[in-house]
Amino acid sequence: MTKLLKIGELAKLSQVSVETLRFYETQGLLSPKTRSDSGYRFYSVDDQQRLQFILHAKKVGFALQEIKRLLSLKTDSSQHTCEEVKNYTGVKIREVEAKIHDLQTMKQALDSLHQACCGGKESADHCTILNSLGDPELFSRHSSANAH
Amino acid sequence: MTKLLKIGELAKLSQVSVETLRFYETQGLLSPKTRSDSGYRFYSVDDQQRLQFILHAKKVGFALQEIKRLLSLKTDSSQHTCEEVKNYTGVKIREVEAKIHDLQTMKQALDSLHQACCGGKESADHCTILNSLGDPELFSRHSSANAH
DNA sequence: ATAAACCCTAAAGTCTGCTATAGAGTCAAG
DNA sequence: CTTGACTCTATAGCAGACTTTAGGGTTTAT
Repeated sequence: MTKLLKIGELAKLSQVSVETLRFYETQGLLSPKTRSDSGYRFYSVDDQQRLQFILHAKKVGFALQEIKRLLSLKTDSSQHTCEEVKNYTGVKIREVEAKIHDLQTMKQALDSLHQACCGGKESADHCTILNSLGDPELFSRHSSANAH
Repeated sequence: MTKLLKIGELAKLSQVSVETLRFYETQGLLSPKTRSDSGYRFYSVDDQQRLQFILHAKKVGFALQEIKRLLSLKTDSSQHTCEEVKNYTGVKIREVEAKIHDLQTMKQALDSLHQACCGGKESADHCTILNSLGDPELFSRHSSANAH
């Protein structure tokens, strides 16, 4: 019997537009727990958490359809065999690991840039490590095919 | 005097289409080092590395315009003040850290799913940890506004 | 009891990031 | 010296992820 949220309330809390929420519903990503007699959407705390997952996954580069599939592992578990789940999660784990690796590399480049930079008003070409972003060694390995 | 690559060669090596490379040029992301008299594009090893950076950044959810800006720190260093660079990199570092955090959380959820799952032919609702993806604790903190 | 604020659907429009098409020039191999 | 693979520009088209518009109900605060 916890509080249910109207679409505008959820939107505000989650920093998305109400239109986006309605759009996600058409895409089968997030449906409100219930509707009022007049058709108003009411979202539960679970719905809110599901939305957080969607937003975080999106932020790190997953497409909505991918996210839908990730979520379906939870939602429709009886529809999948263990074998399927094992294979799919295995693939996704490697994908996530590659993304983490790329981000760590990028962070290093940004860190060295940030530290080398005096932060003053003068032109940034005195920051000799600006080239850190272009270091040949940085991203040279594991140029895996893009899963798209 | 190292080898220069024609567009088709770079495309094949980098696993993108030639059209994508021409498109990136129109967007100011990647221009070939030189052109032949007849207009053929010729890409250097530096260009190739720049492309790798673009592709990796894209994979982890940066928009092309963001990537352009990241690259401009390197390319047009004399156009930026140290102050600017310091501020911008500071922001981006925090953004990257948040992405890494999200991915690590996601990896944990996928890992527990993967391990709990027997991998057999039976229905996956026997994998009781399927709920790991929906753990309330997972993404509940740091619901930062999306930088868009 | 009425106006402001909020919600609904349906459909069209927008922006990003490509992808495809058309028409033509270039280049390497036989 | 021609044929087939490759390249060029310019333009149109497309998929994904929203956003806006139009027209109309619902709630709630005064």
